[in-house]
Amino acid sequence: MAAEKLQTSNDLSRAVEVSKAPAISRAAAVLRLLGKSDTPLGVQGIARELGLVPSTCLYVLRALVAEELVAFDADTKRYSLEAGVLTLARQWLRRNQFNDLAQPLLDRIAHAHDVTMLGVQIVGLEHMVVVVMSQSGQNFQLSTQIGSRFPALISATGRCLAAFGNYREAELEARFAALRWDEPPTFEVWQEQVAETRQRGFAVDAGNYISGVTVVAAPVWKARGRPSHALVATGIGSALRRGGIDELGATLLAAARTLSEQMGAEVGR
Amino acid sequence: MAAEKLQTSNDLSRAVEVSKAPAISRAAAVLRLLGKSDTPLGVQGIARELGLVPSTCLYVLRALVAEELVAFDADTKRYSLEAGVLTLARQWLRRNQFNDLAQPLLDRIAHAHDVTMLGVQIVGLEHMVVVVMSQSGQNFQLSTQIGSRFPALISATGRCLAAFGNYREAELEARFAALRWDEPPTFEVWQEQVAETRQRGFAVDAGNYISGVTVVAAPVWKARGRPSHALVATGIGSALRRGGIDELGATLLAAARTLSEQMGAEVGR
DNA sequence: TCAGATCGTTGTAAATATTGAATGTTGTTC
DNA sequence: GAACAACATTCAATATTTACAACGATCTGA
Repeated sequence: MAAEKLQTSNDLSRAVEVSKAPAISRAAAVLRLLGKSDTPLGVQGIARELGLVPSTCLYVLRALVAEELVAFDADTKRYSLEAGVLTLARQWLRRNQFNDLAQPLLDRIAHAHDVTMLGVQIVGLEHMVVVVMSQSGQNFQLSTQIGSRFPALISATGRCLAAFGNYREAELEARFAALRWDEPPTFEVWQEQVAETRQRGFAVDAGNYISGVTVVAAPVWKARGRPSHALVATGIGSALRRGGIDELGATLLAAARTLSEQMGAEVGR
Repeated sequence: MAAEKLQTSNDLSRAVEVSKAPAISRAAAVLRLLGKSDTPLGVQGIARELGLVPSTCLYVLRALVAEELVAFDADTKRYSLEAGVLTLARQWLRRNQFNDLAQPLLDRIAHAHDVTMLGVQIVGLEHMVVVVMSQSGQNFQLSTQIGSRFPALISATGRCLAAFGNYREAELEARFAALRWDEPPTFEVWQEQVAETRQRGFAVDAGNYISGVTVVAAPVWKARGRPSHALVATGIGSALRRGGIDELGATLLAAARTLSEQMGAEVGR
């Protein structure tokens, strides 16, 4: 916890140092902190957590309140996220073709294979964000939701990115070292799996990321270069037999190729 | 269009002038502009639209890109919203008790009366934001979605806020004058309807806001004072007979009271 | 293909936002 | 109930960011 605080604090001060608009980095950090917190926070608490000067923190908060991105309870003097963030999210969703195209495909696969399907977007070469989801009725709910963020190289999706992202091995290894798994593979084993992914076109994570949960993923391209999205299937390991995984992977791969074509067509590939 | 630009520009410059963190106001304006736009925008276009200096605009955009709130297409040099806004929205949704409590009620009413149900949050005394929604299967989709923003005094919800918000008449009249309706009522007629709303506990908008669409709304309180939310039913006018509206209103009112109690309990009213 | 123009981007005075201490306020403990 | 402590908030000095003009890159139209 203390380590994470330090981490956050370091990231923020680095961002503030480099940027020519540090107030924005601070504002974003405040928004994320308020999002993470389970309860509304006071000025001092926020300032302490982020390593900010209280007065600066106050001005940041006031600006965010004025923009309706942060709610202020005048009685308790506490701050929390405001519904304005919903409006932005809706606007993003409104004209994101990946969502519209992926949703029916995910629904179909989720139903046919009784798995939870996710569509993720690879953002900033650091993270991926879940942007579409489809649950099969029977499955109990896995703990991901739209908007969830994951490190870019984790689980099956990570193997896809490693396989098709054209990263240098040194960079991959550095980022790999920072990942948290339930049952971490060694870097060598992971590299083999990445190579296999490159060959087969889809990736499998058999309980590494979360014990007992099998994850299958196939990459989607919006344009040439690095994959921009991925289709992900997650299911309880015991429910996915060995043969079923290959079939599921083939299905994912076909859907991912369809999507890549549909999205690439728009940019005139 | 030009008028709106001027409006936006004026709002922004006012916000920048007053605030001690103008970069944040600019950032929020950029995010909203990118959200409104149907296509990605360039630096100059954004700067021109918001009345910013291009170089400042560039720094703002770079900071937002670093925070993963804005996406940058290196080929076209265009900016658009990024999936990071989804993450914030999810965090807001995660611990918003109104959503969890309202969803089943809305589902039930939508199904029973064949209407589209909305839960809205009143934010900043200026706007309301749709935060929950439930569509009855048969209804064709009305053009509201989660995250949509409306002026606080519009339609049936507006009559609720006017009835129970304790505003001074002068302020109501000023804000009323700024509203856009399909078939605007006169201020006097509207005041009568507000008085009736105060008496009955729920409000009706019979085609004023959108021609042919009837809207019924009942206020929800999180604490004493102004209502914090509202339950809203919308349906094609012809499908809602006169008697049905009263019954629907009574149902809404009962649900709103239940919700108010459940939400008020938490704050120890 | 070339010219023109628009656009994105970089350096440098001046305006100003950030800082740290001081003030008033609220909640808590004895 | 009083003193304390933590808190939110304000204020003046200064390090920083903002704005303007110039640069190089890119696109458009002939």
